[in-house]
Amino acid sequence: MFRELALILEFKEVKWKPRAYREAAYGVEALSRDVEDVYEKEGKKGLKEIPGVGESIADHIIEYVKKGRIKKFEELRKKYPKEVTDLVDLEGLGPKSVKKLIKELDISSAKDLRKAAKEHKIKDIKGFGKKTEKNIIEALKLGEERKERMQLNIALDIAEELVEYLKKNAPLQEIDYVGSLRRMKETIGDIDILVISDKPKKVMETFTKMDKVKRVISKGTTRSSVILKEENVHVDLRVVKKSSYAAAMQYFTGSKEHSIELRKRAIKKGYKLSEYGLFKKKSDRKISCKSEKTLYKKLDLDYIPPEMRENRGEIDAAAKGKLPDLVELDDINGDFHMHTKYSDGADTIETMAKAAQKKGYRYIAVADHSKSARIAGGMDEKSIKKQWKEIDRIAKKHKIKILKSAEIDILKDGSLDYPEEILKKLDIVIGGVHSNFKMSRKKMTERIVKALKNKHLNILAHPTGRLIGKRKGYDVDLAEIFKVAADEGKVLELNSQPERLDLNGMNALAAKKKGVKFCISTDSKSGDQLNLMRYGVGQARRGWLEKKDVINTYTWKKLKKTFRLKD
DNA sequence: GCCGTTTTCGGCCCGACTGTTTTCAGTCG
Repeated sequence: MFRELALILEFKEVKWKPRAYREAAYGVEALSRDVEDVYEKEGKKGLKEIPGVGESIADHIIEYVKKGRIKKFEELRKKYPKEVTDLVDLEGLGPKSVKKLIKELDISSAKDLRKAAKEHKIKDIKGFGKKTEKNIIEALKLGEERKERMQLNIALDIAEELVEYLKKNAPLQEIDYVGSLRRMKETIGDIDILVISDKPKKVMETFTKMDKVKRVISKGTTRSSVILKEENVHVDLRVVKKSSYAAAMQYFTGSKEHSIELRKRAIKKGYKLSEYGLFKKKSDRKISCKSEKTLYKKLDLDYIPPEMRENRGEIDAAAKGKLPDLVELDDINGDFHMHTKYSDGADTIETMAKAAQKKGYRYIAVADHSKSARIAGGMDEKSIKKQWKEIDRIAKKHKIKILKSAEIDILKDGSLDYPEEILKKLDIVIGGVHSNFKMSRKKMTERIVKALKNKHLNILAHPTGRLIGKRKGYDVDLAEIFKVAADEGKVLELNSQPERLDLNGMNALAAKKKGVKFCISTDSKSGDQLNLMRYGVGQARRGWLEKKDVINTYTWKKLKKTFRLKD
């Protein structure tokens, strides 16, 4: 609501309010608890401790907690309906232009705007012109076909291909993808690429003339933007000189909020920070920074890994030398969640075991679906016993430890989908919700809590159940789930499937603060998919997780002890 | 509207590109 309020305020004369409301929105969003909870336990004083929240915004929050609405927001909304404020989402249009269009042509929706543009009424407004009119028509068209944010893996594939192409075809010294991709955000809005080159013009020429390009939005010597045919994805390319590399990497990696904090810190220390470098404020002399590491060091900060750069307290932690030592892909020693031909996987147990061994893993757990998951070909009791025999047989042939597991449905009443007799024979019991997603918050929470309290359950799979772009997570009290998981010593999964990434970084951080342990799993449906681990690790890093927080970094010896397993 | 080892008042990140302008406002990231 604050973010929408900020946008509406852009239309008014007040200059700094939009920013204030945005910062408050960010502050509230970054909380690991509900704002209602803050007010109930700590009152207005507690609210004002949220970054960006002061006297007046605290009052708005109180009003919201008590009445479920904010009067100021509703009044302004009447004056500027969503249909109008949404127009700023069009490429090239901002609040100032939209405001003018409302005033001059009485525009109140995208429909009105299209009509006005087609009737050539826009080009005669002062400050607008022929080209602007044409751009508005194109922006409207683009707006219709514009996609939601992309899945991380899709964006990464496109970015890696672009990087390879430019490496081969343009005169450059360095090239990296930056932005939210480098931060491994769950979804990607657009792709940012940074290039070091002495011949920026040629690089830009090559870039904007690629076959993949559908439309060139802008083209300069340091920055160009295009839209690709594939996915209608927006790609920004920046070219800087070698001496600006570190500052440019930092700046273009963002996040915006992180970079702004960093710039503020630079100012306090008598510097000025831009994408071109770190400068002494007085003399304007450039401070040489060869790497991002030195750049952070000049600001008296430890190096902050890209995944953490979201202005969620990492700058403070870096200043105090208290950054976590993040888990790395190389730390992973096994994978607890994979499917085989016994349910909805494409490969055999042996193929999976070999693929895992090739990755250097010490152990895996085979976790096919339980019997209720009929669509996924869940195993009945007979089938799982047959699988155990096969596991025993294959385990003898290979060095890697193969654990008997199953991804067991947490049924509507919170019970598990196998009888005691099966549960107690499994090495690792994974539980997950796969049906009846639309229960009330209270009932869903009770359902999962009951499963967590089941003595046989070890791991809760994909705790929120969301599928990016397809399904929101089920309505559940996550704070309660995290608390129970911590109390019961149960492990929460970070599912690496790009459409799941569940838990995501933010939730993982909230759970970590409660003392929960995690496992990063691929939920693989084939041997190839074991490679999805990088996405799960990315989320774990975004959630500040360390090696010690993640059980599938354990050695076999330690794992054996943790789960009381036999050799 | 928020915030403070430059400030309780006066600041609020900074630079590139475009289009419409004859020097700059608006938008974007």
